[in-house]
Order: sequence, then C-alpha cells, then structure tokens
Amino acid sequence: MAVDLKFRISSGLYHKDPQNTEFGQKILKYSVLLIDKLGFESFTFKKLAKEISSTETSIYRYFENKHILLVFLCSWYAEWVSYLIQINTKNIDDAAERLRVVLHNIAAASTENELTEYINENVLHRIIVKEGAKAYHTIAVDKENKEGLFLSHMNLISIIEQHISDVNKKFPYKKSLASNLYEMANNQIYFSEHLPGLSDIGKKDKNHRALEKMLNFYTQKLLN
Amino acid sequence: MAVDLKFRISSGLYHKDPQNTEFGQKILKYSVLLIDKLGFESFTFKKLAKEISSTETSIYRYFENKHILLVFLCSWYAEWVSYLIQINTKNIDDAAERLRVVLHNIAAASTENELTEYINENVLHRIIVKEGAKAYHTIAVDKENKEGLFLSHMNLISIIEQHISDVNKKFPYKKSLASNLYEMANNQIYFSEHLPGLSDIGKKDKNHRALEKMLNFYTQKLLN
DNA sequence: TAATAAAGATAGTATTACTATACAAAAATT
DNA sequence: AATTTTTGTATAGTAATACTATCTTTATTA
Repeated sequence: MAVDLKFRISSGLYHKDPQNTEFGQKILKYSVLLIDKLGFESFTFKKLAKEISSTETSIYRYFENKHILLVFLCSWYAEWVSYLIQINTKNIDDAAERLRVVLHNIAAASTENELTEYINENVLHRIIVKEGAKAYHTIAVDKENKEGLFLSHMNLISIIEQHISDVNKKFPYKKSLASNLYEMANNQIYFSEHLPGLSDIGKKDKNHRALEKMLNFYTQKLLN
Repeated sequence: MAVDLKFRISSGLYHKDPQNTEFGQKILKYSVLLIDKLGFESFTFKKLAKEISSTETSIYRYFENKHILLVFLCSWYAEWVSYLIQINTKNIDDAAERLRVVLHNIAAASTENELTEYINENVLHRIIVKEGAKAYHTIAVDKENKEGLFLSHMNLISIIEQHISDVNKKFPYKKSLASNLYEMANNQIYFSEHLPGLSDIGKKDKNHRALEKMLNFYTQKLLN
C-alpha cells in the first residue's frame, strides 16, 4: 500500500514545498523520470514543463533552478534511507547486526517496496548513483552548506557513523568510513554497470547482493 | 627544472593533440586555471578564448566541447600519476612499501614538484578532486567508454590493483579496492575542505599527510 | 614559389536559463 | 456573500551558451 510519506527538507531547497501540493508532487515524479531518461545535463525545466503539460514559470514557482531541484531530490533520498534504517534497526539489539542492516539499506535501498505515490524510489536511486555527486561538487558548496542545504545528507552519514561507533567505539575514522561506505556503495553500483574494469561486482549478479557482501567484508575487516 | 613531458592520450579526446603545439599547450594551461577559478559549469570556451586572446573557433579546432576537454584533463592527470607511481616504485623490492608509495602518490600527488611547463599539476589536482567525477557521470558513458576515452583512468586503477595484488594475491576485491582508494583519496580531500562533517581529516592539518595515514591504515587492515 | 596547414575574424542559429508582467480560477478569510 | 490571497497559466523578452559555417590572414614546408 502506498502511503504518502513526506519528509522535512531544508526550506532553502524550495520556494514552496512540492510535497504538499498535487502539482508539486507531479514535478517531483516527472523530474525523477526525466532526469533518469535524459541525464541531468540535458534535463531542462522547459522539457519537464512540456512533459507535464505545464509551463516553465510554474516550475520556477517551486524550485529556483535545476541544481536546487537535484539537491532536493538527493535530500529526499537521504531522508528516505534514514527512515528505512531507523525502522529496520529499531528492534535489533546486536550492534553488528544493526550495521549489517544499515549496509543493506544503503546498498539495496532500491529493492524496497515503493513507499510513496509521487516518487519512484527505484528510479530515484539510479539518479543518486549517477548524478548524486554533482549536487555538492559545485562552485557554491561552501555557501550552500552554510545555508544548510546538505543537512539531510549529513544527517544520514552521521546515522551510519553512530552505528559504526556502536560496533567499535575506538575506530579512529568513523566519519570517513561512514561517508566512504555510502560513496562506495553508489560508485561500485555505477562501475559494475558502466565501467566494469573498476569493480569486482559483476554486472550479471543481482549486484546489490554482491555489493552488500563486499561492504560487510570491508566493515568486518576494518572494525575488528 | 621543467621538462616538457607529453603523455599518450586517447585520440578520441582531441581533434589535434594539444600537447604538440604552443597554442594547444596554452589552451591546456589556461583551461586548468579557468576551470579552477569558475567551476566547470560556468567555464566556457568563449571565456577561455578571451583569457588567451583567441577565439572560440580556434579552441574548437582542438576539442569537440568542454566535456571532452575535461575528460582529456582527467586522462592527463591519470597518466601523470601513473608515471609518478612507476618511477617512484621502480627500485623498491618490498611490495608493502611499494603500495605505500602508491598511496602517497594518489593522496599527495599535488605536493610533487611541477614537471611540466604547460600544466600546473597542483591546480589540476584540485580540479580532479572537485570535477573529476563529472567526466564519467554522463549520459554517454557507455559510448565513450567503448571509444576508449577512459583508458588512462582504467590503466591507473589497474596499476594500483597490481600493487594490491603484490601485497595480497588472495584479496577478493582487488579492483574495487583500487578504485575505492582512488575515489576515497579525492573525496576525503574534498570533504575535509568543504563538508567537514563527512571526514575525520582535519582542514587545518597538512591534510594529505593525515589522508595518507588513513589510506595506509585501511589497506593494512584490509590486506592482512 | 606554390601549396598546405594553422589560427583569426566575423556572423549566425537554436537552445538554455532565466525574469517580468498580466490574468484567471480556486481557496481561504472576513 | 464579498473580497483577498494563493496557485497556476500564458506570453514575451533577454543575455548567455554551445555550437557551425565561411572566409581571410599568417606561417610552414615541399
């Protein structure tokens, strides 16, 4: 059953929260599909407007520009994964087992059931893998970071960090391991599909299974 | 002493090899400086042309578009690091020690002496850290990969892989570790400067030293 | 000296990334 | 019930981008 889940996302990322209106949700839904189809560089508000039989002006009422929309989508994704981690680790006492759940959720989030009507999480995950890094590799990072535009992402990483800490309090690089596990998960999925020479994860495997196994191998070696 | 080192770079990345002409070298030199200054998105051939008192047309004689120029610069960087690794590991018998040299070269390449007249390697490294991922996160990856546009990068990763293998032949994720060490090096430098919540590497440290230490810690834990 | 290549000059075009303004319908408020 | 506000539409316009085409000048080389 699709529930209309909404997440709290930095108000700097929209003029009006798209999660709250039908039209806003339509923007989200079709921007995900269109970015996936065209790639972020070729995606424009004009094309999106055409897709949803609306106008550029209307979309600009919600988002300052397409870069901000991308950051919004990345934040939504981070909130969604944080949410999954929270509900899936809630009743687990063993820290090592909780961390395994965390790794499952960052590696295979897209295999979860669809939760929302207005975002195809599976396709969104593909966008995060392909375009996610562009959200913060921008000339204005420092300014945008100061404005809190990356808080959802930061928060996700600090949740991962906490679970790492629960397994091994004395590990000297908790933050770096947390961010690296997340980046590695996304990169290795991308490499396995597009640049197989850069990964041991095969294209043909249900690759999230192999990836998950690898992430577990890494963390076990590092934390013990 | 600056030597005019030239690298063999996939011919799909230029119309005419910029390393071979004075004008081509000027394009390389100032594109590096201008991308660093403006960020890749705001960088244009028109602005570059103005900077070097030339014309867009002339630059298009060398590069199909700015994306291809970026891939060229990333390839040049990969060739350069490969070269550094090669000369710096040549006379070392101990595999573990060689791997340490490899990690030094991917973490702190920018602290090397300048080798070439026409590229400021220090600034180029900053570009790789900030913009490098954009080179292959594009809608045309598969096509470009088939055309061999990423061969220099692939080759660098397989050199790293070989050194990993020399330390522990049985390690099950050599390719993934190789690509991850490289990505991690770049990302953690970026995070330490712009998104410190994502890294344990401090901004104030000579951060390549701390990074190098972390990469060594990782590989030791993983390979032993 | 003639031929060829390299770079410059100029012009043009479709698309992008917006901004401005005016308007109509629907929703909320008084 | 009247009126204000919010929400989305329609249209137009602009500077910049990402090129392409063509022609001329300058330098190299055969």
